[in-house]
Amino acid sequence: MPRANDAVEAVLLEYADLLSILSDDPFKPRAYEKAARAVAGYPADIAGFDLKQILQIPSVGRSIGEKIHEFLQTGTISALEELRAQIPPGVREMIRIPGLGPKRAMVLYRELGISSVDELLRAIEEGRLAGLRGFGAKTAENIRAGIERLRGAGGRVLISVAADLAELLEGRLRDVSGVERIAHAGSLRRMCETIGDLDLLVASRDPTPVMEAFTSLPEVERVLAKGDTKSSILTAQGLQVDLRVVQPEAWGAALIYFTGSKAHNIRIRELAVRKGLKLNEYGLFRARSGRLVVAATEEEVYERLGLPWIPPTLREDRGEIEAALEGRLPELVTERDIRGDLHTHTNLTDGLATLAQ
DNA sequence: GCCGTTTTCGGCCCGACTGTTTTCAGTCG
Ligand SMILES: Nc1nc2c(ncn2[C@H]2C[C@H](O)[C@@H](COP(=O)(O)OP(=O)(O)OP(=O)(O)O)O2)c(=O)[nH]1
Ligand SMILES: [Mg+2]
Ligand SMILES: [Mg+2]
Repeated sequence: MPRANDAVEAVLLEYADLLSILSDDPFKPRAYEKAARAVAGYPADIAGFDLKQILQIPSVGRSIGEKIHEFLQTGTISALEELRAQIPPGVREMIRIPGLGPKRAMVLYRELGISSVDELLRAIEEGRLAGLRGFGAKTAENIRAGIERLRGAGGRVLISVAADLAELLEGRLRDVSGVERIAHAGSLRRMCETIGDLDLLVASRDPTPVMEAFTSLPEVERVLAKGDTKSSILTAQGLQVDLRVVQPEAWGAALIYFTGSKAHNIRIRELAVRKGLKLNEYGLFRARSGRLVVAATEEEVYERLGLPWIPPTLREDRGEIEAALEGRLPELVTERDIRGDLHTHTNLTDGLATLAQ
C-alpha cells in the first residue's frame, strides 16, 4: 500500500521545480524540497492528518502545512494549479536534461516559446538558439548531447553492476604514478540498492597525471568535464563516473564529503557552523581564522563535530545524526560478526535426518 | 518558506567546472 506521504512528496517536489523556474529566490524551492524529504521520511502515514498533526513534521510550517492539508482533503492544491498554469509540463521535463537547469529552461520558454524536450531538440537542430543571450554554439551542442543522454539513460543500475565497474576502474587507477589511496564513495559506499553514478576518490600530491589517466581509460566513451581536482566521464554503457582527487592530508574530510549522502553532508556542515567551524571536502576549519582543525581521517572529523564515526550505510539523514549525538547508534552486523552460516543437511541430499525432523 | 536556548529577523552547506561572462551565473557534486 503506497502511503499518502508519497503523493505529498511528489506534489511538493513539483512545486519546488516550478518555483525554481519561476522564482529568483533559491531558498524557497529548497524549503519545499526539504519539506518533501521530511514528509517522505516521516514514520507515520499522514493520510487523514489534521493541520496540527501536519505541523509536527519538521521543515513543514504554516504555508506548506496548509498546502499539504488541502491536498489530503481535496487531492489538489490551488497554489500548485496556479504555477502549473504558468509553466507547461514539458518545461519541467526540460530541466531533467543534464546540464540544463531551471534558469535557462525558463529563458528558452520565455524567449522562444519552447515547451518540450522535442521542441528543444528541433530548435537546436534548426539553429534557433543562436543569438539568444547565454546560449553559444557549445551550449547548444551540450544541450543536444544532454537530450541524447536523457533519452538513452538506462536509469540507475544495481549495486552489483556498479561494484564490478568500481573494482575494474580502481584497479586501473591504483597503478597510476602518485596515487597513494583510492576508494569508491557515494551511494556505492553507502551500499544503496541502486546506484546513479560511480564516485571515485583518489589521494595524490599530483592530480594532473591522475586526471589524464582517468579521462583516457579504455572504458571512457566521453569526457563530460575535466578539471584540476574533479573530472567526470561517461562509459559506453552510459554510466557516469565522477573522480575527485585530493591531497593525502585531506583524505578523511574528502571521503566524508564524497560518501554523502547530500542530506547527511548538509546536516553535519550545519553542526560545524553551530560550533563556529566550517566543514568542506578539504577539512574542518575554524570559521573565523580559517585555520585547519582536522582532515586526515573520518573518525577525527566526526569526533570534532561531537559525533562518533557513523557507518556509511546509515549516512542518509534518516535519524542517524540525532542517534549519534545521543550515543544511540545501532550496532550494525559486520562481516567480522559473521562466524559462519548456520545450516544443516537432510536426507534429500547428503544428510540422514528428514526435512520434517 | 522554515526556523531559533545566542536570534522571531536574517540566515539558509560549500565548492568545482563550463561557457561567453567583461566579472560571474548556471549547473552540478
Ligand atoms: N555538501 C554537498 N555534498 C554533495 C552535494 N551533492 C552531492 N554531494 C556529495 C554527497 C554525495 O553522496 C556525493 C556524490 O554525489 P552523487 O550525486 O553521485 O550522489 P550519490 O552517489 O549519493 O547518489 P547516486 O546514486 O549517484 O544518485 O557528493 C551537495 O549539494 N552538497
Ligand atoms: Mg553517485
Ligand atoms: Mg556523482
